Amino acid sequence: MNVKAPKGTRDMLPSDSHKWHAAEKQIRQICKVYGFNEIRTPIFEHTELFLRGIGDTTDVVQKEMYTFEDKGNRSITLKPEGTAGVVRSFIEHGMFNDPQPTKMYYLSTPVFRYENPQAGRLRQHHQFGVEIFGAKLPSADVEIISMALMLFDKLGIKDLSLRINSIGCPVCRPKYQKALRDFLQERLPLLCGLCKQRFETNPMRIIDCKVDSCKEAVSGFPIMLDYLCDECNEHFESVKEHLSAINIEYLIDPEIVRGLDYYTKTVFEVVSNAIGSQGTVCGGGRYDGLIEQCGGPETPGVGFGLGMERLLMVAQNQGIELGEQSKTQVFVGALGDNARVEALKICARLREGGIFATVDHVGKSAKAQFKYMNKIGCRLAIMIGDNELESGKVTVKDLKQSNSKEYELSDLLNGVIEMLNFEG
RNA sequence: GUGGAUAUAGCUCAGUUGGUUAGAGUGCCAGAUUGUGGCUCUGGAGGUCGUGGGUUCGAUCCCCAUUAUCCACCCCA
Repeated sequence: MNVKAPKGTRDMLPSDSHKWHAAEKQIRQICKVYGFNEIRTPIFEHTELFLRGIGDTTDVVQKEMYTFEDKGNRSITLKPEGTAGVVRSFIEHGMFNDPQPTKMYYLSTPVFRYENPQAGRLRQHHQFGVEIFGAKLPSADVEIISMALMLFDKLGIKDLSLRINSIGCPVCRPKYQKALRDFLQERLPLLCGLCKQRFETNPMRIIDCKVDSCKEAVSGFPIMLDYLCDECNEHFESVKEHLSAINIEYLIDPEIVRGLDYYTKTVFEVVSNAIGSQGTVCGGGRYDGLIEQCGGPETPGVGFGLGMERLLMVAQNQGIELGEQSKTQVFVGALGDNARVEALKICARLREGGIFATVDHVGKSAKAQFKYMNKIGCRLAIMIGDNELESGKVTVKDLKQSNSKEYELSDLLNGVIEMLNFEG
């Protein structure tokens, strides 16, 4: 029996869950004030959805999808990203008939890509993402960017940079790609093998190549921003103006290309340098053709995906404590079986009153039970034994203050609440 | 898919130039007044030395393969 989790997967352990909960709580609060409602779509979809949505020449689709045939001979794929499923649901349920725009988010949804794991990269990771459908104006682009930044700000995460770019639309991108190919044509012999392939498939990737000889060969390459059509150019200018208007700093990074085919116009990334080479914590942009591409009516879209593991990693590396583990407030110890029944009853009463109470299920000695309370950081101790069973009175000991008080069983809940409130 | 490093107790790591029963710290369990914690002391449990082959009288150690982990490329969140 192999008891290791599959390569590139991770357990969320009980000792870490409070961090996720804290981040998720903050995220839900932000979504609420921005007017986004949660959507949950299946973990798997028909493979075709991703082929059409993400683009069948992308790395994600070509070599990273978890695809299998189910028992009904359907080709099924585990979500490699969050947007396609939301788009499918939007179309299927005719949400385009609702008053537009439609604003949705998904939270801690697992996504799967067959990649080689490294720092900040897993085969199963979890994303928070938002989508706005039916909003063509640049203010929508800026709204989602500001959401992401608000999240980082509220969590106390610092030293991030926002990078934006525009990759045009089906009108202007072909013109740019032609210009880029013309430029690269004579430098082709200087490029690495991979880039020679890219020349045919996706020349925009060449300008992103990390090989030194390629970097040198393409210096002075034409950039997309110079080839934007009037509409795209106007949109990009407007995005920048809106960002400035709400005091969001940004860098224009012509190298942001994004690996999913559906993007148009605005693309952006929020990058940290604190978590290794996979520094993109949040990435997104506009995808005005996607919904139509998937069979819906012509509807603009804009959104982002944010990696929960990377988010938590950045927080961790910046020494930010996200939430805290809730600790037992009252431990009701017992000596003997009769006492344990009584302890259970007391515990039930305390829990009814909203107190986090715990009983001993191990049959430890009194001493061991106290040691245990100390280890788990419990605040108040009650020990039930023969004396208590006879007298009907119980002593509550404050383990921080090292003092104790005696209560009648009927007064116990109030007494406990009073003691818990004392000094916080 | 490619490359580099690593793999010994739950965790962090020693170690054996190849030689009988593999260690420490920490954590876990118990005891030091058979009803009272934190400090201290004592004891205990816990390891097929990642897996499979090879070399050898003998391998945790050397060699090969394999798997996993970490990091990087690629790509992405």
